Amino acid sequence: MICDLSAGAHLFFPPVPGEKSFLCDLCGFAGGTRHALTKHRRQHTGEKPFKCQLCSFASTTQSHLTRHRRVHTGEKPYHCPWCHYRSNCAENIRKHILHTGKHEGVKMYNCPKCEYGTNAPMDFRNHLKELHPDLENPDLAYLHAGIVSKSFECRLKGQGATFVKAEATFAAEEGLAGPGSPGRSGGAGRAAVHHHPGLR
DNA sequence: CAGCAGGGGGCGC
DNA sequence: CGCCCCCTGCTGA
Ligand SMILES: [Zn+2]
Ligand SMILES: [Zn+2]
Ligand SMILES: [Zn+2]
Ligand SMILES: [Zn+2]
Repeated sequence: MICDLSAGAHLFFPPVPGEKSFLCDLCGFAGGTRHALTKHRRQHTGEKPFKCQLCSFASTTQSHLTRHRRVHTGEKPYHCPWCHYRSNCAENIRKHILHTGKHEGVKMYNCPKCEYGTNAPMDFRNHLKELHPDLENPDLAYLHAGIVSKSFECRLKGQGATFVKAEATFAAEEGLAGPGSPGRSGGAGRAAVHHHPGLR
């Protein structure tokens, strides 16, 4: 729908690095790499090679199948660092920390140039674009909150903070008490904890 | 809110 | 290319 590339010109990709030159001729999807386009093409072909043995679920990637299988096994390898909430997939932990108000003191997206902190990725991206136009890579900076928390250990990427199971004192409290660790705030990875994260 | 699935992207082999 | 991570939408209690 973008342009009429069906004439055959799309067969020859111009050597433009940095541009999303891999276009899907069916829906106009622009992928940055050929691998992304290959995975995207699977959606149009309906190719779902990974099937669940216990139900009729089928997925295009094994990662999603592995995630789905936990709903049958009941395995909950992910857990919230600040409460006893556990889940079978990391996305629930993400929602639990980011979108809910249960741990209001926790801000997963913290601006490296000011004291702004939020839990909404879009708000953080808008903050970088509007209030810090000098930053030229807000599209990349707003990504990667680093929520993935495995069963025993929960690491917050980009931050030195490491959360261990049944750990009473969090390393992130250092970010509150002693913010003298500017560190490499190259993104949104570091979490800031204000007030009491677990007590509300 | 919690649970679950869909889809894009990055990285290392 | 396989694997993992990240963000989002939908649904039901
Ligand atoms: Zn397409
Ligand atoms: Zn199943
Ligand atoms: Zn929690
Ligand atoms: Zn800022």
